[in-house]
This record gives sequence, structure tokens and C-alpha cells, in this order.
Amino acid sequence: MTDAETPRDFASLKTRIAERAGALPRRLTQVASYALEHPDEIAFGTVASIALAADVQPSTLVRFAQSMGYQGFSDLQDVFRSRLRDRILNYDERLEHLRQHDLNATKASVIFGGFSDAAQKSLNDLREKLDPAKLEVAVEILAKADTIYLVGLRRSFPITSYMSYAFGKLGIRNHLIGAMGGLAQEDLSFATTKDVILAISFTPYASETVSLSQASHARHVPIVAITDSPFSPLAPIAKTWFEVTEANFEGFRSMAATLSLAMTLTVAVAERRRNPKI
Amino acid sequence: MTDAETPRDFASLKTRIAERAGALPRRLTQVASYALEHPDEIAFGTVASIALAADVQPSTLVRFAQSMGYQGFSDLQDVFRSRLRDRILNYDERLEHLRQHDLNATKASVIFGGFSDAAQKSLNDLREKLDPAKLEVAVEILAKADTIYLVGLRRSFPITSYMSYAFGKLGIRNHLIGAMGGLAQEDLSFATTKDVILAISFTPYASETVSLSQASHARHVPIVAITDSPFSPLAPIAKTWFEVTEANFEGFRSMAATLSLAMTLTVAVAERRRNPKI
DNA sequence: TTCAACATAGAATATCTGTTCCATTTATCT
DNA sequence: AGATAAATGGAACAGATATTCTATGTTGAA
Repeated sequence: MTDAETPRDFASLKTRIAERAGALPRRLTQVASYALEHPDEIAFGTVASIALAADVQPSTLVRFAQSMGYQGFSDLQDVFRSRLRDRILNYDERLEHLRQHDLNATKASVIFGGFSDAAQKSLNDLREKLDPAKLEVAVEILAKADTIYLVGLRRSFPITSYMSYAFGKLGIRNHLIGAMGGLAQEDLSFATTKDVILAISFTPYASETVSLSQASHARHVPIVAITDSPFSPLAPIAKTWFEVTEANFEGFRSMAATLSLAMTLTVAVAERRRNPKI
Repeated sequence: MTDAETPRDFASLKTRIAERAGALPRRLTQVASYALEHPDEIAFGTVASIALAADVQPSTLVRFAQSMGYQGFSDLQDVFRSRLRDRILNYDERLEHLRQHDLNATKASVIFGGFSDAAQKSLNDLREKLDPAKLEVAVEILAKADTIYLVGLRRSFPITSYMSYAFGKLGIRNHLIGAMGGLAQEDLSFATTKDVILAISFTPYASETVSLSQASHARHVPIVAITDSPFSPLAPIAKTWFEVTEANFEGFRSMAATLSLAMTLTVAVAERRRNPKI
């Protein structure tokens, strides 16, 4: 089984596993996928504990290691450990790493770096700015809603469509407005004062999102908004609203912070419904 | 010896060692300084191997651990190990941790912290893992496509819907598959070998995404995939594919890294079309 | 100097470790 | 279907493990 040579670093081990994945017996495949999904467990666990977690026999782990060309499990484990060792680079090493990376930086990887930076910056900004009290208020309002109407068009649509998916999984009644082909106005006209509209819109505020929200506001449907400025037309009509300013790269704004807030709202609302306050 | 409480994370352990360093006996001081200088050794080594390296007796290591308030050496070792496994704290641990430091932390703000951490961890992971060369290949393939078919369902749909929006803004012909109400199969059956399918799917792989991709692959339509493991059914049929593992919080996976990669692909493809390589 | 309290070294020990082996099941080919 | 090979489960085993224990060494106060 020791054809070619035994992988000594994590990257080549992964390649080898991928190569052989198809031709591997059932239990060994099970181990392979567990190993790739929980590398830390392999690094620190014992044969017994890992076998338990991966639901295989200890001997299967040894056999897997041998089939990958290692002498035994411990030998394989070394690779997973060195992966963790190498990850904690000190300052100099990190700099060196970056320098090498920059040399063969392609245009696409520069773009990727830009978008990742924008995402991280946006997340950090929101972490500092987000008011827990406001979050509580919004959760409270949404948790009481009969149906949550999700309004978001254009760049906000991915956010609302994700929320709709997550709310669905959590068993929370919701209605996604703005799906292509849907008749937005008609859908929203069913919203009552017992429902809540969650409206998401950023500059330049999609006129339909704004007009739909305003029409509903006129009918006293409560609104929770996510937007990017106090001057947003959504701010004055919302019961409560969040200011999320996303950093941008090349004119494309990140969505990381908004998404993080959106996920928070969905999970927190589900949590609140399970354990209402008082 | 167990005054106050035993440090459970590396930072507070370091503080405690610093506090007591002066009042520590000779050999225990020796262990303390070795531990801080070679934390990786402590994490991975055995009592015997560390004792040898630090030039003390095995029993001294145990005594040191106990004098710091731990039950034994293994207990202390756990702290050094958890330093290396950058696991995201789960909900309970996080709440506990925050309670001690931030008294007015609300449930929702804890959830928000969790999602933000997951997002940042995912971004960092991908930054380390993403291969620029692979990115180039994918951009090249996509840039040459007549029409780009975007295939993503469930949790991947927000990503493809964003890409569709962005491609649209950039004037790149694309077709979004999987929109609610759309007849996916029919739409995709128009794809030819001059087009490209960008398929996004994560475990558990939405069966429709997979079957659609496989059917198209049988007709030799090139596929670029974003997925989360070499075992993904998309991996073997894709011309090139990206492995993106998103950290999750409370069972909800982040989408930050995938989104960042998606934005990169859209912008890079537009850029490439404007300045084709030779 | 004497004594007591503390610190250390090193051997002893009971537990846990990875590995091997073989009977049984499952798959593959004739 | 039958025969042959491969894969698996689970128990047995030898070696390594962390920890405890005791004799010895060291320090500092009376």
C-alpha cells in the first residue's frame, strides 16, 4: 500500500485522500471524511475517543492509516499535529508568508483579498456599533409577529431570501417579497397590524422597497428596518432600525455584516418564541 | 492550592503564571518558563518527553500543574491544546464567558457575536487555503462562457442570486437556476458546451443541484463548483472546484467566505472579459 | 547547630494506549 | 450458486502513560 511516498504534510495528505476516496471501502471512507471534517479531533484525540466519535472500531483507524501508507495511526496523527503547529506562525514567519503570497499574487487573488478585507472590516464595525438593547427590541417585535414579511430587492434580496430559508427551517411563518415574478404589491397588501415587515434597503434605496414599506406603514403595519443611514427613507417609518455600513471594494459592497445581523435576528426570534420573556 | 479558580484558557493561565512566578520554587519556575516558551511542546508532548526537554523530573510537571490549581498534568495540557484548536465556542460557553466580563450582554448579542466569529473564522480559513492558481483557472473558464448558468438551491441560493444580480450589473449574460417557481431542468437543458455551469452546494448536497449538474456534465457542459469537501458529488465532475468550509454557530453555517469568493469570481470575470489574456 | 517544613528525585503502579490477530460478515468473480 | 477474496468487528496484548509515593536533599528560623 506504500506506493509512491507517504504524505508528510497535511496538504498532500488531503490530495491523497481525495485521489483514493472513490476506491476506498465503506468504513475507510467514513474515517476519511471524518478526518477531513474534524482535523483537530484527530490531532488531539486518542484512537479510542476518535473511534467513538467517528463511529468506527479503533482497528479501522489503524487500518485507514496503513492504507494511506503510514506505519500506524500515530504516524498519521503526526501529520495532523504538525498542521496545527505550523498554523501558529510567529510574526516574522507570517510576514514572510505574506511576501511570498504577494509575489505570485494574481489579479483575482488581489480582488479576493479586497473583498475579504471589506467583509472583515464591516463585521468589526458592526460589532462595535450594534446596540444590544436595540437588538432586543427588534427581536421582541419580530417574535410577536403573526407573519414576518421580508422585503428586499436587488442587492438586499440575497439577505431576505436567506432569512426566508432559515425562518422556514425554524418553523417561523414568513413571506418573501420581491422574488422574481412575484407580484410584490399584492402580496404585501395582506399584511395586517399583527404582522411585521422586515425591510432591508441600502443607497440607492430601491424605490419599490421604499414605496411598499411606506404604503404598509400607512396601514399601521409595524416595520423593522436594516439600512445604511439615518437619512434612509426607511428610518422614519420603522419601529426600530439598524444602521449597517458595509465597506466596499471596487464599488461592490460587502454583505457580511448585514448577513450576520440577519442570521442573528432569525435565530434570536426563534429562540425568543421558544422562551418568551415572562 | 486551588484558590480562586483554575484558568481554563491560555490567556488567564499566562496571567496566573506571571503572578506566581516570583513565589515559585526553583524547579517549578523552570517548568513555568519552559511552558511559556514552548507551548506547542506542552500541547503535543508526553510527560516523559517534556520532562526530558525541560530537564526536570516527570513528577515535577505534575506538581507544577497541581500548584497552578489543576487536577494533574493532563488537565493543564488541555489548556495548551485548546489554544491550538481555534474552535468557536458554543452558545453555552460563550454566554458563560460573557457573563463574567460583560454583565449586560443579552442573548441576542451573544448570538450576534457567535455569527460574527463564525464569519471571521471562515474568511480567515479561506484566505489561507484559497489557491490563486485555481482561481485563475476558474476565472478563465467562466470568462470564456457564452452564458453562465448559476445553480444553487436552499442555503446556496442567496449566493447565486447575488451573483446573478452582480453579473447583470456588469453586463455578463447569466441564467439563475433554482429560483422559486422556475422549471430548473428545462432551463438548464439549453446549456451547451460553450456555456459554463457554476454550481454551489454544501452538505447535505441538495439532490437537485447534484442531479442537474450531473445531467449537464453528461452533455459535456463545463462545470465550475463551490463545495465543502473532496467527497462532494460535484468535485469529480467539475473542471475545477473550490473547497470552502464555513464555520457554523448553533448549526447555522456562515456564508461569509462563500460570498466573498462569489464576489471575487464575478468581478474577476468581468475584469478578464475587459482585458483578456493575450 | 538543630529542627522542622518544604522541595526534589526517582522508582513503583495502576490505568490507558496503539496495535495485532482472528473469526465473521460482506462483496466480487467464476 | 459457489468459491474466493476483501472488509469488518471485537477481543487480546504488550508497551507506554500519568500519577502517586517515599526516601533524600535543601532551606531558613530558633
